[in-house]
Amino acid sequence: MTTDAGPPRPVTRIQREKQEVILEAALDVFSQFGFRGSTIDQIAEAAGMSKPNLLYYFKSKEDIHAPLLERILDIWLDPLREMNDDGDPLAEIRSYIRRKLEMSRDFPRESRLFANEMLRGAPGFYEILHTDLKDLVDEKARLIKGWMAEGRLAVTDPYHLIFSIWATTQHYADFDIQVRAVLGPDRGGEGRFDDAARFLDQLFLSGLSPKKKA
Amino acid sequence: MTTDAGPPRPVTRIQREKQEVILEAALDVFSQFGFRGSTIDQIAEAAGMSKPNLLYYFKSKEDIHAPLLERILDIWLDPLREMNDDGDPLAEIRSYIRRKLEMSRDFPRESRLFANEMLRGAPGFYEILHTDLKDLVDEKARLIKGWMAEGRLAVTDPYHLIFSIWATTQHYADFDIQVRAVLGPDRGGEGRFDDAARFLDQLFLSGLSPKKKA
DNA sequence: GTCTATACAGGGATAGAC
DNA sequence: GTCTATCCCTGTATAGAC
Repeated sequence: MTTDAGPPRPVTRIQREKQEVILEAALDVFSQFGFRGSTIDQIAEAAGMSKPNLLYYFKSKEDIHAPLLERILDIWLDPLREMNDDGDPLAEIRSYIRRKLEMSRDFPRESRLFANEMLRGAPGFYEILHTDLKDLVDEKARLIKGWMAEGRLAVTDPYHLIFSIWATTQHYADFDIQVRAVLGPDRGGEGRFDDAARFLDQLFLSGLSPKKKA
Repeated sequence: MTTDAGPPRPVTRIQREKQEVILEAALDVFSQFGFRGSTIDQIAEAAGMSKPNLLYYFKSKEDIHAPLLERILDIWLDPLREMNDDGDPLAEIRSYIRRKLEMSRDFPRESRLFANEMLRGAPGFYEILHTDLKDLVDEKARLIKGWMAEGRLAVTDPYHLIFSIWATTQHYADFDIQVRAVLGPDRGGEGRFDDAARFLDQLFLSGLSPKKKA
């Protein structure tokens, strides 16, 4: 335990736990109202502590928001990273869709926080999108293009394919309120994710099955 | 011209024009930061007038926001209303996708304002979603189901089909910054909408073409 | 570590001069 | 109609007692 002469970062276990409580509460608030629309009071109340107490652990609003964003992009891209050349292309795509849909089901607040950032133009975040994200998507687009060249996948635009997978899966988190309003109480329950999974399987797999050359 | 003894609403032409300037500026701001994250100062500056002057035309922030939202839902659902039994089912679906994609291209701020409302749970808007929107979607879902029953369309879930069309088309407005960051300057220009149109045609039309019964 | 108190800027809205 | 000035509440952040 070397706590002496270290950087000003707190490191004790209890501090980490408090920080987690705050980040958890902040995720609730930021994901609904975005950075500017959220207040420290809201977060403090959601975290069950006073505002000055919260500011003892994070010295500014920005300092709470930034680590959430960082963490999220990482979690978010994990399913895409896992797509590789191991198995059948259609199975890989299907598996990717499944994982993304599960993330919308299990981490809707993360999805909405990310969406909020995109809506305001991702200030101070664009560089990461333009480098890390772009590199990853470029890599996977090449992989998909390879599959298409080999005749194992219908030929189409791999970038827009990836966009459409993002869009359709994240829709169930970001527009959850609309989805449930339209489906109603009967079909809008937890089963909506199973219905979505079935639909997306059909849409993408029949759309991507390689065409027989007559 | 009966302007006497009317309700307190201003009605002169110049007033309407000023109101339009304000609404236009407010759309810019609200679509980026959402209702709570936007300030009247921002809107006033974007509209090129002072804050008190703006508040002479709209007596509160909410009074600027509400008509924007109303107007948008109407515009937004117009393409869906136009889908009918006149032509070929696949052509109708294709036409709907086109129109929605054009709206993302031509009215991205409207799309983002709507998305911002969804993200915060659509307070005071849920009723409309649950009634007007649901009714319209129910109606169109029945239409689509009819086509499927007649064997003119592959059998699938019409609700999730509509969701997926919304999601994929609106993505190009709501996540525009991400789309352009990933595509880069070469493919991220205006041509991205044409590429998207081609891709979505292929995805949905091959996914929805009726299966021959062997 | 947590609290009360508070400084100070930002933001919604109004008063009243012009 | 438009402005300056202002009110008052909210919100970020800090000081300092406990």
